[in-house]
Amino acid sequence: MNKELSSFLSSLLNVTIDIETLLEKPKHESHGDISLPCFLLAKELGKNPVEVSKEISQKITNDMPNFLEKVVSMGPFVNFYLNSEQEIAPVFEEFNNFLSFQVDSPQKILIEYPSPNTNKSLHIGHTRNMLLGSSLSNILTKVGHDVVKTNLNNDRGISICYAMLMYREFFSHETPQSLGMKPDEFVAHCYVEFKKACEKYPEKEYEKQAQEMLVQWESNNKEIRELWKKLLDFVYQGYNKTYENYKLGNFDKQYFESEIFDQGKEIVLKALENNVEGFKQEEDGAIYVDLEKEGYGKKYLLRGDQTTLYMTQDIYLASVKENDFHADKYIFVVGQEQEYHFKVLFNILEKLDIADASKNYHFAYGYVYNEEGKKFSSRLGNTIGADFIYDEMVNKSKENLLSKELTKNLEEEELSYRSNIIGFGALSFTFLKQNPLSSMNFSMEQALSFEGETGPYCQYTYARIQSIKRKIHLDLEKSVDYTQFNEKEIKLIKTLKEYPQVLKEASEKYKISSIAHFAIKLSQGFNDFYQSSSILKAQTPEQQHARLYLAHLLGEMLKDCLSILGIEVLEEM
RNA sequence: GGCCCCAUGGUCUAGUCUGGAUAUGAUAUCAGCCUUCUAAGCUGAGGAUCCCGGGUUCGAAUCCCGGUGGGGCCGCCA
Repeated sequence: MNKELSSFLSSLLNVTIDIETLLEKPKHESHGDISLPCFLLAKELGKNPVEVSKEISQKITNDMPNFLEKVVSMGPFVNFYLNSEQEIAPVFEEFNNFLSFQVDSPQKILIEYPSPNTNKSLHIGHTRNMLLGSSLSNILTKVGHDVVKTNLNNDRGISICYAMLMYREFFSHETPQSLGMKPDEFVAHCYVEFKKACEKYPEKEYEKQAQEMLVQWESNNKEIRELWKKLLDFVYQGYNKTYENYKLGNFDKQYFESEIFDQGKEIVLKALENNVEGFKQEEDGAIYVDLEKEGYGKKYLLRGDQTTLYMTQDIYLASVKENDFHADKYIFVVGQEQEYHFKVLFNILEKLDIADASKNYHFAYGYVYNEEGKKFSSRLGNTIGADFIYDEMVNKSKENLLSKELTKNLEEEELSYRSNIIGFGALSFTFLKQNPLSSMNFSMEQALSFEGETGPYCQYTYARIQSIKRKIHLDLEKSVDYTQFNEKEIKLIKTLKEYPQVLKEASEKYKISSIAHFAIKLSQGFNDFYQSSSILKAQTPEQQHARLYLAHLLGEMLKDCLSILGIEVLEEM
């Protein structure tokens, strides 16, 4: 449309400036569909912009092309109002085109999350991680990419030994059931006990014992390995329940630190041998890569005794993933505190020719603080578990349903079905509507409020639409009389047209929040429409059909939008 | 010391990349709207030095420079 208008304007005005680059979409609805700021034109013409604007609108009004409805000069701007029938008809006639956006060249994109440390239960930080990771993978899939989901389990090291030691000392006769805990919480409980036990029984030298255990683990001591396996079984059992709640679906592949932690040595040695830029060796045999030039300092990759470090593992894992999937892009969903680590990693991977730096992307997100803006501390036990938040949200939804006339007598099964969907919708929306990089202060009370810009608000909007559809039959084959729409409705239909652009930007910039904000925009638009334009009591059958059709399309778009956020809709709520 | 991120009504937030008109919404507060398609809704009111100071520009929340406040990272730990 900009093209049509700009070529029309170019033929009208005698200027050298490319008119198309000047045209913009006004921020205010009341300023029309397209506007032309006249400052640069005025400069070229040597006139006052306000006058230029007046002249242009006068000229066009005298000879209006049929794609325009009206032209208004407002100060130094010319505002164009497009012929609204031409604008809205495509939404009804080719709705599917507005329900999707497909990229020109689909890529294989690997996305890795939530990558937990297996000595702890998943906490509120993982909540943010899982919700972001899932919706990121949804939006990329939606626009046509081939998305591969992987998860790295950090399942070895001194931490898990702490838990193993405590289990052997104090809890070997207990089970998660006997203590009434989720299996992963049981292991986390053992882990937390370690610090207390060290203080209480210093004579036992637990720290030393744990170190010995780690050595035994590394030398494949059968008994220790079995203990380790036993605890990890508990952990994964619990994690799977959490993943299920958070609707993570299946991973295409799970990696385990225990299987790769001592690998990667060859890659480093070979790089040194081949004189890869920056790879150097200390006198004691330690190998590092010198990134002084890049501003990252020295990064050690092998200790003097030739054992590997965290970075070495990640280099190795990158090569394994490249080998397994040959992806075009590797996305790591990890907190922003690891930014330095990833910058260095990507740099090294490029040096080693494993992957161009441009193929790797650290999708970083900010820290989740408590209500007062303080850090949650898992050691002090005042952290919020991912399961706990989920349960709270679901319970709150249940309470809400039971407090409402319409739903207070629901069967238990239906009640829990609905409260799961509503609670998880509220939870997802709370996290996804905001900029992932800003740190957030999580307030349970605020999250439990289901009014305003929330998931339940969007779900409620969808349910309202379905309720109307149950009362009046919609014939999708019957054409719509576009003259039935009033100004407000036309505005709403134009909102629907924005969806492909929203999808495009969200997928290119990995900007999940814009999807959430669009869902809000759709919902607000509908609720306003709902209040002012009754469908059931429309004046004529034509008007009723037009309105119902619009409501239907909006509902479908809203459902699609929410599905990207991992939020399901309900027919009734 | 070096580097990174964040800063918009009391609180939360859109817009910043790609400069444009009256800064987007929400929440809380106050005032209205349910025998009317589900009130988890709608309407109205008040509430903002867009962190500060320079600069660029016809025009800056947006771009550049310098500060301030908050958070984070910089290990032969993971």
